[in-house]
Amino acid sequence: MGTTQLESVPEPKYWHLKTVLTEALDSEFSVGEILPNERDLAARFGVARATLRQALEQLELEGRLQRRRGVGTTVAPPRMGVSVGTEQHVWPGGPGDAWQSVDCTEAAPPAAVADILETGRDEPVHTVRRTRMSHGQPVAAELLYVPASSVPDLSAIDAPAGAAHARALLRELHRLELEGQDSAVELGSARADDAKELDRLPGAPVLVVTTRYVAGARTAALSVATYRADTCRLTFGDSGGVEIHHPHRHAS
Amino acid sequence: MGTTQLESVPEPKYWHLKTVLTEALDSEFSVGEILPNERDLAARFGVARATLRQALEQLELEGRLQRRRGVGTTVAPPRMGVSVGTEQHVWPGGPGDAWQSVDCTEAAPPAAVADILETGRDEPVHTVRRTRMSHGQPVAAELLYVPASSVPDLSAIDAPAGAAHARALLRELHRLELEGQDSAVELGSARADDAKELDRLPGAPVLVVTTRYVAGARTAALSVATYRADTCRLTFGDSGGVEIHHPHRHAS
DNA sequence: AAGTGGTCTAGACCACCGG
DNA sequence: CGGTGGTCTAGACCACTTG
Repeated sequence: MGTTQLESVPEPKYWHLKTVLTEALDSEFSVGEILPNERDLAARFGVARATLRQALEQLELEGRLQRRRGVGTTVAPPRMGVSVGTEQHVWPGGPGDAWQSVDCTEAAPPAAVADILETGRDEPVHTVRRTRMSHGQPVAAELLYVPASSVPDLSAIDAPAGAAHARALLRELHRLELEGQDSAVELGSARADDAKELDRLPGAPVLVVTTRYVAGARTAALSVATYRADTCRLTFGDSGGVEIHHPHRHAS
Repeated sequence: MGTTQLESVPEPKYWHLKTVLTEALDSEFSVGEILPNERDLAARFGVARATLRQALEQLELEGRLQRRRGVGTTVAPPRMGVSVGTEQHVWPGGPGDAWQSVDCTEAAPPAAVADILETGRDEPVHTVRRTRMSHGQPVAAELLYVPASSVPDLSAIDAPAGAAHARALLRELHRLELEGQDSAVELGSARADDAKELDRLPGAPVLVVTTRYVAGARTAALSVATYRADTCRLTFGDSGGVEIHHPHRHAS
């Protein structure tokens, strides 16, 4: 027989469900609209709630849905592009950057960070906590590690912590000549403290951007920034990135 | 008040489980070692298998574990850094790039791609499929869209498809002067065809890198590359990225 | 054939948010 | 308070790999 053995592999239910929902989102829903609750949806599709949730989880991972406990599931707007790498290298806290210093402490960093900074594993370094907002939402939380040797003239006599001290530290840092920087992006899950800043649950998927600032042939500072993976598209390069968007209707 | 009311919130079991397993991975397991199967582990920790799986899923997302159906769960090696953006812009297929052309077709691209290329939505464009290997493993699958107007002198008389045609197409592309490029990174889930190339299940988490190549003040080509999020750390900038690694023992 | 991870079910209770 | 999503259970069967 001319039997083309097409479906020897049955498609998982949650995968098919995801396809159906994606098409529905593109054609029948507007951004911000609230979906039926999970129990109703599961019943409507004739599957268990856990199976439906598997589909919803993937759609949330892809930035198509937003779910909030006690509220409901809504259609997410297209991801916003956030610039994380420009052609010209600049120090953090330079003019026009999108970050806001929260506070500053001095403590021993994680071992992996200490190794990169070439400080001793128990040697305390300045640790600046910053937050990045975009379109009124928090999009990233950052820990910026600056070894004391990078800011030798910093006067630690006044408050050695707090937002004001953080700004003073960054001013000191700018006195060095920045010779280069490089970044890496990888997938991670939000630690409890970052999750709180990002208004997400712990474990939420994040894009971790690690940036090394080079001055005097040394790593003068190291930034570890965690971006919300559901709402952000990280852009590198000249012109603010590529606009990829799904077809979607506009809220009335 | 600054009262952080954390004591009233019980930690979810899977979250605690993840913490315990992470510490065990750091101290008691070597890269490549096989963990006990899920049923045994669940019994050992006194939880349901679904709960244990929730913890394992997060650890796999973070690149700490690798799970393969029919085989088992193994301790993953540290993520490999793959370079996706250098200071000097270069055309795809240039000297020393890590990609391997698979084949080439001519078809109408997705609507979002057509919009960026400023071609008609039903206008066919050259579509090159490429694969990227690193350390003997497939790390990325790419679709490179090249409108016919970018390669006007391409002779289509011989086979209009296949790897040989793909190489001819890239040679033509290199005749244009590349004026700039920019990229964006976002989280996605692998489509069925990409998953197959990447040796993963459909829906696996991937980092989608969209790169626009600009020549003659137009988008002369558009690349959409999906990288395995579990095994890859994408590096941008001068020097191949930052080496962040977990403490871990070496296989004997 | 045996053992693995992947999918699915039908429940239950909990934490959170809004009115 | 009622309704939402988040967590958890104790099973079952399936798809896949290996010996």
